Amino acid sequence: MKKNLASLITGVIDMQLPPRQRILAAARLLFAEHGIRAVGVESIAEAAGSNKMTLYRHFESKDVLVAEYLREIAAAEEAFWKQVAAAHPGEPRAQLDAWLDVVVTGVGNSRGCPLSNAAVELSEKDHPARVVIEEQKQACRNQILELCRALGARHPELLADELFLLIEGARVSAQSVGPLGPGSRVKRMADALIQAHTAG
Amino acid sequence: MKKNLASLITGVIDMQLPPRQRILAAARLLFAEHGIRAVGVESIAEAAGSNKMTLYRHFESKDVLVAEYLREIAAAEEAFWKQVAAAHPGEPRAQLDAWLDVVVTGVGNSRGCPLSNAAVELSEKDHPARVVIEEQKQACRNQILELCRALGARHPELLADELFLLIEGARVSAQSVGPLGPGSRVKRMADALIQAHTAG
DNA sequence: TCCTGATGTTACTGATCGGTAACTAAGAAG
DNA sequence: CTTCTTAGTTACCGATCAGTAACATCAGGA
Repeated sequence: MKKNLASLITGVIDMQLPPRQRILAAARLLFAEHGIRAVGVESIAEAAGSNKMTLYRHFESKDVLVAEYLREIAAAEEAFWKQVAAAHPGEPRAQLDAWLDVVVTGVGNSRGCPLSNAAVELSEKDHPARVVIEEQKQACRNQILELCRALGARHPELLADELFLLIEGARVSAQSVGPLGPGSRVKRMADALIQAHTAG
Repeated sequence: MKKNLASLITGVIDMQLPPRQRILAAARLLFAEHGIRAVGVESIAEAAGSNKMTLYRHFESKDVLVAEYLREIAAAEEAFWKQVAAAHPGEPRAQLDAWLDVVVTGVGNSRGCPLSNAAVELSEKDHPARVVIEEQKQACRNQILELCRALGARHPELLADELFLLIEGARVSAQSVGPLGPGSRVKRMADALIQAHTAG
């Protein structure tokens, strides 16, 4: 069963890439779909068209592979914000909307935020992934806060936290009440929150 | 190491209780602290001052033990709402506040919502716990919605979803950004949301 | 051509997992 | 005292896990 899933995924991965990148790509797909603790290193190596030995030549343990996997996601997020800022310079509302659009789209078909999920799965307080998670979440909140300030919100910290928690809640609750639940109305709620903080 | 944790917890459990209840109590403590997948049935039995055989005489598998554990939590939630309704009859705002108080207090020292965490940890779509999780989350949202209606909110569904997602976000983000993050300002945010939906 | 380094392959370790069999201890009921 | 039920004990099963050793392959560079 796991072999089937792994080989199905293998087709999605570019075999011309060096093994380290293939392994990270496989980890991304498998961790996102099944969770971190549910996926063994062997499945990852196999899905990457590689093997356990090569995996351990590039990552000293599963834990640091997990941390690296999350670091890649955090980097992608950061890149996304930069791209959005470049696409809508000086337009904080448009930047926020672009972010909300992406998140709302993701809520429907994904299994929530990989960072938040990892924080739930990895209860060990000294896991190397925890620092990555905390940094990314802080960075995300700061990004939103900055946009809320640029927006001229009356209480930018409060609005930023409201938006941040709204999104965090939408992504986690998609897994418990389904993507058709409250998460599907996030955009309208966010609009209302921003409106309440900036109107008149 | 696990033995130490288990025996420390053993002291908290009333050994006069029948084994089934002791096992559920131990499961509650261990699952909440370390997560479901991180805790083996043997640790649970041991922490309950019992053993694996007795555990399997009362629960046909770990999965149904998990489901039962979550069902207990859902029942406690339901009981809480009833108690709150009895304490503040005809006062929806007071009932909401009582709920918010309890949740906010819990955000500080807990590892988030056990139901939501379970939904993250148990990626199998047919896990017996999933139906329990969905039902409880639906019930919670309906409860909030009912109170928002009684409150005379202009858009009760929207306000209910905002509050629901706010709480879900606060509980999950406490594990990634710490309890001092946005979660600590939930009460103020909720006040603002309710105000925006009921003022003038 | 030879050498070197990165890969792939196979097989293994030791630990832990969920789950079970067989037996014993204890208490309540008749 | 006997009987029946429940609980505890020990030992085990097969599977899977993270991680490693030893060896084969194959590229590219000198």
